[in-house]
Amino acid sequence: MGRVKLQIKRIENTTNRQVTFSKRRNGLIKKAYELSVLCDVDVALIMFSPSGRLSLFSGNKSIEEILGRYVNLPEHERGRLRNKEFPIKALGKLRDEADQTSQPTSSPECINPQLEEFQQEIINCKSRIANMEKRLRIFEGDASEITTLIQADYHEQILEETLKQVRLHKQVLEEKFTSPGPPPTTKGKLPPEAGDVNGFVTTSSSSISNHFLNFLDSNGLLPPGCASKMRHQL
Amino acid sequence: MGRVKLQIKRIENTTNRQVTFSKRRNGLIKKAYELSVLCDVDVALIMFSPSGRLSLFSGNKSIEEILGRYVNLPEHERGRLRNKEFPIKALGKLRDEADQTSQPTSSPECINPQLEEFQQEIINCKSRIANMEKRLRIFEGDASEITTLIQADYHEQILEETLKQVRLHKQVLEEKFTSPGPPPTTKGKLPPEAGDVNGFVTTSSSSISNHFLNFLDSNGLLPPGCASKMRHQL
DNA sequence: ACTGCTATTTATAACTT
DNA sequence: TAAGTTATAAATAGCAG
Repeated sequence: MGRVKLQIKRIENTTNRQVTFSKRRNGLIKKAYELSVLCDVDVALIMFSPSGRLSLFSGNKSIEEILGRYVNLPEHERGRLRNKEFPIKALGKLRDEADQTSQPTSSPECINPQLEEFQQEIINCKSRIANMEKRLRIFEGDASEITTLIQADYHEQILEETLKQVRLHKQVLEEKFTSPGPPPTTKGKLPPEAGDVNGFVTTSSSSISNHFLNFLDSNGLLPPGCASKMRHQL
Repeated sequence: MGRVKLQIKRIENTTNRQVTFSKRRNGLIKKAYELSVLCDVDVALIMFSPSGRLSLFSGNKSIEEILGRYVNLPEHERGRLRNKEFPIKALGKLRDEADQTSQPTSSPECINPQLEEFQQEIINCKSRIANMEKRLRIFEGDASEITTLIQADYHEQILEETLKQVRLHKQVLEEKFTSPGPPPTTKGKLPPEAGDVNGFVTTSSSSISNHFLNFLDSNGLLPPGCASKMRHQL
């Protein structure tokens, strides 16, 4: 999709390679983001440029969470990747560019991994629900939930933060609608906030508490049971 | 890029979501592959479908290699792009825990009825989650959801209202707790029920995370030394 | 190197079988 | 319901400033 059809092989010209990397990297992250939202999937994307620079993306969950989930998989699950075959298949299908980079790894099947998958899924759902309930209480919950000054203070800060965000966004919208000559046809243009492909969207600071708690918890920085206790208290 | 322009939001229709996932997943992997070849970069891509199924891609290097490289990065490098620190320990720890907990699956497969049960439960959870997400968006929204001035205005009003409530409540609490002495106008309050009067005191930081950290610490909810470690990291 | 701009190629949503 | 087709939206290669 450019002026010419591009062979899928290493771009030798350094400058060109750099530019292409920059463009395609953004494209890839955008796609990953869209997939994660559209299909409600967790996506983690890690890239190392030749110069060693790191780029990464993750959807609503943190990279760490997803990696953790990955390393937690039983060995056989992890090995049974149906996609490693993709490059081979794609190549064979697309054109005859010999490239023997991947090693076919696939084992037949397990019969009841689905059960475990479902269980895992349910656990995920439950935790997600608990999490959301907590966040909702902050907003919808009546004040009787707030019994300490610290809590009150905390909620106040979150609300202020969120309000700030909304006002900022509102301002952007205002400018957008009142701008004199809006060029009606800007083809590949995203709405401004989507330009944040780079910033990986996610977390507005409104749920910092939650994220921070999860961060602590997921990194083993909290004593056992602490996280749930805290969630309850919040 | 289809017959119509698609909003980037969760596809509610299950069949559709599944189909889209399948297509876009392939597209994403293909893009990742192309990027890795064209620009000679290491790419690791991990996806968990809602049903818990794993998809992944990596270029010429194995996923493990790339993940290893990632977790071995110095913290400041890793955090640069947006992500929080991920102690290397955590990965290993997660793995160990999983091995311990995911063993007892002794029952053979007579799973069909149970499977359906699980599916039903998942469906229930999902719908509940969708509902809560909707409510939550009103508050935390995800600026990309707010596309009109009217919406923004609405959200602003709700937040203002809630904030007012919280401040009122906070005032009440303040009066309640400062009654035995001269009332300071702003900060400087006691942690009420949690007990540790002596833990809190300072702060001065406006960062919510820091605030929350203090909250945890002052309530004795962090392991010894954790708080200072975390403060350093923030 | 850092935009922005087309001309093209690709990806894909809805349709079809 | 899954696989294939088509019309359309998106991504992007090569340029230009």
